[in-house]
Amino acid sequence: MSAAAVDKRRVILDAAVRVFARQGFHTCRVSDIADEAGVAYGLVYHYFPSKEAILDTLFLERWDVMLAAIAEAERSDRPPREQLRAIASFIIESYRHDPDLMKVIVVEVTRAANTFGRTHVGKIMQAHEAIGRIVAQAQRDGVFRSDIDSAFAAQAFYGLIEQVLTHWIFSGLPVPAEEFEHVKTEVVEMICGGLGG
Amino acid sequence: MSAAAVDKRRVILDAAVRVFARQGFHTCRVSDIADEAGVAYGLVYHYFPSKEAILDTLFLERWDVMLAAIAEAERSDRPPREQLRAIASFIIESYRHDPDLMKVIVVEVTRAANTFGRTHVGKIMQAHEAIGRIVAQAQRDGVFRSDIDSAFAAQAFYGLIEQVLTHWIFSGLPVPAEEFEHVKTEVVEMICGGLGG
Amino acid sequence: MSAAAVDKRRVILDAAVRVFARQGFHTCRVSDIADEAGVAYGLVYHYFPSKEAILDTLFLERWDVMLAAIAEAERSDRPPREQLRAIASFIIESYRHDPDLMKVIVVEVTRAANTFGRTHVGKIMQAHEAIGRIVAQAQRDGVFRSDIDSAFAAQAFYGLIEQVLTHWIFSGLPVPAEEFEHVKTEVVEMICGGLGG
Amino acid sequence: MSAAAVDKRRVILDAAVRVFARQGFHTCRVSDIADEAGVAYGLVYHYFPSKEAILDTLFLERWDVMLAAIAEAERSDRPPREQLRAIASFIIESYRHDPDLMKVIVVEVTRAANTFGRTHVGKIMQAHEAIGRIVAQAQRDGVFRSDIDSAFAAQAFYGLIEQVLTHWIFSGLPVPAEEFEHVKTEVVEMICGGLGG
DNA sequence: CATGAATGAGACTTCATTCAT
DNA sequence: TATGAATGAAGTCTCATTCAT
Repeated sequence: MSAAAVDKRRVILDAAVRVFARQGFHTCRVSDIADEAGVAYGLVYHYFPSKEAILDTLFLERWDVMLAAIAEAERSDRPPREQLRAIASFIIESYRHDPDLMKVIVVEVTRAANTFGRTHVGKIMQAHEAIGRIVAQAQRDGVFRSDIDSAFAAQAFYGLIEQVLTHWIFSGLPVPAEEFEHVKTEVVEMICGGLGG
Repeated sequence: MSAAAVDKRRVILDAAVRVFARQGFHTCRVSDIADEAGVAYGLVYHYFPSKEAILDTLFLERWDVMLAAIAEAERSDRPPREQLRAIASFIIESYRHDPDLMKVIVVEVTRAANTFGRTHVGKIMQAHEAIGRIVAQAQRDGVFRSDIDSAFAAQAFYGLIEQVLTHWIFSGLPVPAEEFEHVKTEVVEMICGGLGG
Repeated sequence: MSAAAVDKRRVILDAAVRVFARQGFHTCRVSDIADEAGVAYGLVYHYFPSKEAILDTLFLERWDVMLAAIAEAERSDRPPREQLRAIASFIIESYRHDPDLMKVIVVEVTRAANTFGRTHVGKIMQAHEAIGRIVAQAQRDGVFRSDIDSAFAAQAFYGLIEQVLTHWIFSGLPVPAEEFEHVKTEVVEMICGGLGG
Repeated sequence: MSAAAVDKRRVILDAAVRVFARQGFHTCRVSDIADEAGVAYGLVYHYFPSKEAILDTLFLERWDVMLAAIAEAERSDRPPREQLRAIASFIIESYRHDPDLMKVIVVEVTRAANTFGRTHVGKIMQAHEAIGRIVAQAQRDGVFRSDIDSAFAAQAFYGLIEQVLTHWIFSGLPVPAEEFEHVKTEVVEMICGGLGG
């Protein structure tokens, strides 16, 4: 109970992130998580009712933080371009800080339309909707063009970022530090400025 | 052996599409595919060495058609905006024609970084690269702005389309006919024109 | 498919009888049944959805035969004393013919008020009720005394037989052939004649 | 250590009665008992070496009281019919006073030929034997007929009472007060007088 | 080609018991 | 005494794959 005592629940969650990222949710075993965490098999079930609940917990913990970040960007009265940049920046920093966790969230949840994506579709949509509201407001303010549906624009924005993360995930390589900053700029430039032509 | 005889291999593949789309690759059983196809359990193994091979076949069949379509767009000497529209149109028409198949490809392969995505990463990248070459050529021709990396632009383009498909997939509803056409236009408009701001 | 082919489902059921009788339902493992039957583990689940379903099947198979025998006794127009003797005889012969099966039915089902007894209470009651009807009819006919509740008399009759079986089961020894016949007589004598006093 | 202090061991035993009665010995968990008792998980193991030991304790506590009651009936010089009635009365009153405890003893021990019944078969038989001695003595005194084996008569007597309890247990309903008295009479009437016919 | 019974490794989950505090 | 986290063996069930017919 001392402050120094390790929080085994946290240890298990962190181990699960590494294992899910490395092997994937469906391909790993609960014993892999226990081994990675350095705890006994049964302790995983002392803290979580099932393997699925571990992934749910990881997703919800992080996604709620992201929803808060998006909400904060939405509330701020900065120009819409900077609001979008703040969101892109938050997601990309999340990846920089813990690529395994973001890999798990993207690969095992937000893109898993048959399993966890379906479970958490409401939460996922909340993010899209908030982004869409930022776009819609900018359209009403005459800052963004109005002939593109705001929900569609939100899909473009979020889809681009997720594709970037997917690219990094597939590469399997550490991302150079400067690329993170560069991509933030390019995301906004792409969405707001377009390619021309 | 007669020409009129049903091609059981094809029947199995088509059944697998429906089953994978409905239940997901990891959650369905080989017997589900056999049942859906109306064939005996063991016959699946007469035509395919494993459950994975069925998905591989489905993916490669369709992806090669798509690579050909992209190559054709690349070869044509139409303006880059129209080349991109042709590609977007092809993918969206693919979904319109067989949403289950596209769902399987997107959900179970191109977004499955731990399993089939890894297996087919080379094929997947070929599409991105071809799109990137179209962008790069347009940049050399001065049609597209050059301060955005062509590979990044390709991610934006492909990521947007995949996000649109994902949205349709998650919705679980049939897409209104007019939306298909509308989206083709919006994709190109979004990528080329941007939102402004 | 030939007539000579062993019916593996039957083999598994028969093996389960021996294993349940020897080790008890809760204490045996499905693998024990498979081993006893000489089949692979998974085959048990090819024929039965669960371990419980095996016991259910064994019980229902036998109990339905017994209900038929009781119904036949009830339908006959022999004196009630002989009707009761026919029923006692049938149950005791069932034990003589396959003591393991009767042990399983008595120990794991009809006396298991928290598990299978509850599941099959309806079927079990059908037997008691049929016996009660025989007694009630005899009371209406003035053959049996009427100041004892017919349902209570049925409990006495069935409870006595089950107690005899339980005694044999607990003893763990083979029952001498002559004891079977003797007991049939004593059961009826006890129920109809009483001890006196 | 004060006299007013609750006896936690007793609290655990009483809780175990309720849990065993409700869920059955095999289907309940030790933590269920701890929860029902309102004590910590590990405390159960402070007082009892195992889950089985709890049931053993419950059974032996009560069964020894019953053996004493039977012995007292046996020692008394009342007519055998009244001796039997005293025993029936004791068992039925035991059920009236604590139906959960009697349910546990009957269902989990005296009828569990593969598990606890086997463990306690000696104790169980002592009861049957004592009843048999009462019958045998009555036969020697010429009060009971002698052509029925005394051990068999004991089985009939005890089997009838246990069947009545089983019936009440299966019904799951509270037993009307007058039924207790009525049954005591009917048991003796049935065993001594029989149905006639 | 076609069938579906047969195989058995493997995974999740449960839970009695131990033990550090 | 009292707590409840920690342990890990054991068991049920699943299902991809094989194979005899």
